Amino acid sequence: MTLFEKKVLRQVLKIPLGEVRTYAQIARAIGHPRSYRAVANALRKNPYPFFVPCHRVVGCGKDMRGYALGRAMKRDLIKFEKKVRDMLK
DNA sequence: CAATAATAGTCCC
DNA sequence: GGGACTATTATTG
Repeated sequence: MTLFEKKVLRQVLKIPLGEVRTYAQIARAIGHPRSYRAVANALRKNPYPFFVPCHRVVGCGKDMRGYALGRAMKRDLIKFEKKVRDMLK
């Protein structure tokens, strides 16, 4: 677990419920504007996919590129969180 | 729209 | 250390 990965995980944890962020945004937020690939690499080897909500991280244009537990699962999770957010609104 | 180059970090040898 | 890998992105035809 490198410092870079830690920064990525922390940043991902700060994403509000139902919100999504792009890999580029994450990379920029941790001070590595051109490391979106490394971000993806870190999330890929994510030890705890449910506690570090990598399903809130999407590609550009809010497209889902990949997910350790399957894109279908990711899509459902995002949908679910959006629903929860609307419910709490 | 499809193919490709660029780029930054980590992993495996 | 060098080369390959990646859940990307931007560019070119």
